[in-house]
Amino acid sequence: MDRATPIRRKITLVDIAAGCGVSRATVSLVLRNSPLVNKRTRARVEEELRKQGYVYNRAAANLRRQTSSSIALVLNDLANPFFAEFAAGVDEALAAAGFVTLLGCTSESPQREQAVLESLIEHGPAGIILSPAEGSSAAQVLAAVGARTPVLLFNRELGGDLPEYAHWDSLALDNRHGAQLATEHLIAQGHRRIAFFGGHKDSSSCRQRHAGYVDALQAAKLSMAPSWRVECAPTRVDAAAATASLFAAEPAPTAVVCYNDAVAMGLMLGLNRRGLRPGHDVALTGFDDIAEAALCMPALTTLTAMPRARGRQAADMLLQRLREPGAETRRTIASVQLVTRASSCPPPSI
Amino acid sequence: MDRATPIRRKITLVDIAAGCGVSRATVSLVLRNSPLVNKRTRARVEEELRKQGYVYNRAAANLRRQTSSSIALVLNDLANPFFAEFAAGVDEALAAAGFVTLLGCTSESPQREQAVLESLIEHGPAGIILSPAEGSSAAQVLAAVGARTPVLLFNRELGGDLPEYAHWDSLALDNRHGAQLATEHLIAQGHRRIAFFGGHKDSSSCRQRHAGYVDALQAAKLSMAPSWRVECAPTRVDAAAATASLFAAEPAPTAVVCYNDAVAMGLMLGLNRRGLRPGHDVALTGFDDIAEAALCMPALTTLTAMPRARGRQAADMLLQRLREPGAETRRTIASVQLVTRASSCPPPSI
DNA sequence: CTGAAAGCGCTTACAG
DNA sequence: CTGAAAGCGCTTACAG
Repeated sequence: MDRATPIRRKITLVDIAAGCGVSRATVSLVLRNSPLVNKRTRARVEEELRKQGYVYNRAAANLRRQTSSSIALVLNDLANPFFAEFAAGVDEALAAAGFVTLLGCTSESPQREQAVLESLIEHGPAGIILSPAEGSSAAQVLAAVGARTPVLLFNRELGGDLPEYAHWDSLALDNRHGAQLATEHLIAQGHRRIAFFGGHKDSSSCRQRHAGYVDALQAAKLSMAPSWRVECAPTRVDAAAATASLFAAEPAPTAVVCYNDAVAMGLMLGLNRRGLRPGHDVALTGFDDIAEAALCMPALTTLTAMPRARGRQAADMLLQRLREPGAETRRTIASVQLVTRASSCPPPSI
Repeated sequence: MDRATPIRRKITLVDIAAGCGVSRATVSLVLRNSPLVNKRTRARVEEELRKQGYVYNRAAANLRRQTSSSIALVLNDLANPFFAEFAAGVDEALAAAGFVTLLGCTSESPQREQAVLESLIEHGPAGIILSPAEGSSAAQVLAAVGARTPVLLFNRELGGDLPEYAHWDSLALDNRHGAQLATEHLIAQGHRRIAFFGGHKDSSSCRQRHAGYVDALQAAKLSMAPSWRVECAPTRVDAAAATASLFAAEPAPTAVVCYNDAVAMGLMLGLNRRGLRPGHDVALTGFDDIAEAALCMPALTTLTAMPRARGRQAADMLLQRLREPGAETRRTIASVQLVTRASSCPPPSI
């Protein structure tokens, strides 16, 4: 290319300094808004910066200052609306604090997680927000990121124990209390035969939600039938397919506490196929309050985790940790709230 | 803290070199897998790297080599499932190519977009994938990112013209042809009174989809009534509220081409409220094929844009541009495909 | 208030 | 095959 284009070589401090006859140091002071610089000198330098279209090289500054202006965010899957909202909240809070978000996705694979963490850590993030892949272990994550970079664990626990020196904060949902609220609500509607549907027993959040369900039933002295506990993957498709198991034995439940909203929507589909009207013949509740929950037919009673707010909260916790590296480990449990909608009707009066 | 913790000062090349009695240069050659290094020296160095828990400082390497290993991804809103999927595809392809994704969200605001771009560009990304905020202009974006960093525009056009020297590639959906396919499908089902519902005329994608709808009607020599073009924000809530306008004048449409899936689902809600059964009394189609499209009742006939594949494609286009900075500008239009489901029934035989 | 000099952690010709 | 030296773009004591 021989014709002039504005794609010149990169403008640096040296160019600006030369352009207005001061030293690099002075330009640097202007950039960092130091009060030491003479007002008129500052004005001259600022004019030159604009004129030459200078772009600050933050990586160079970070190298010299031994600082970092990025935070890594490692999630399983952005296609899950819950995590997409969470990521939006994280990015929002980080941007407000002057940090940039480095994204990494693991697709629920501990091996990918390992690789993603190893790659991200080389970019020197000030901290890491990690929602662990299922089956990922503390030892593995620690090997990938070392003990120098603060980690905030979101939503899940890591397998195995962390060594004492690595005090990683965590933010989780109050799964147990949430499921208890949903179950109590169904009981208050008059239901006595209540099932727990979906999820896998080896998932910690599923165990916690099931425990909350049991809490509520026991407090109300209600009993459970074995056929009222059906496991399935937390997806609509699997839940729809597993619906039959709920009605395999007598007596059938009149209400169902679902592991999450996706499962609840799959169950609605499964009920429709059996000629049962959800929110009419069978009451049900979800968990997460994804966007569809308010819009499906019938609208789904569920628990709001407010993922965007959780994202902001996670970012704030990590930023706080950066400010006080020595502070005690925090394990925050975010409360969830019941949203009552049409799907949790009173029992059919048969 | 007086007790020893593994949070020592950072290990650098100097530590490794000292640890095994070679120079920094040799360690660097080992790290970069140079064939110049003696096999036994390499083994010794690698052992030392492992022993000391060395972490490569890619920022320092990038500074020295004048390279970059990051790409910025700037979107309106990660809470939109279409963009969340797109982002997942971008990250997947970038990670495979050894790049890390810098995330930025603009919330549809040109001012935020400006600020986000200015912040991201300081981190020196090798390129930028930008889905412009509505109303953002070429001049504005160019001012923020300069002409040195390649930009790939996704999904929308920028207002105003780009100067010649900035040849930015673009990837967009074939909105016009997609809407034409949907309309032709409804015509083939026997519909003759077909409305176009939702979106705003100042959105380029809406104009394109409307044009495709008109193409199909004109080719079939069908006429349009003014009340069959209703504008509303591309959200469920607004679409539900705007439903009445479609039936304000006689004759009412028997089928509706919706701007997108969200609008189509809002219309379903609005129809239900009026006692009209969607996919029975009124046929309708969407656009995007979001996850709910297959699962709502009735399932929605729509156009798949395959956002994850589009994300991979966008990333690949940008990576290609990095390889050939001088290549001609590419304006790729990704085709979309019709997915036929229950919502696009034949007309009521009244 | 401004400038000369050293250094952040790496890479890369260039000698040897 | 290995090492000494310069330099990427910035910042920061330290003189003056």
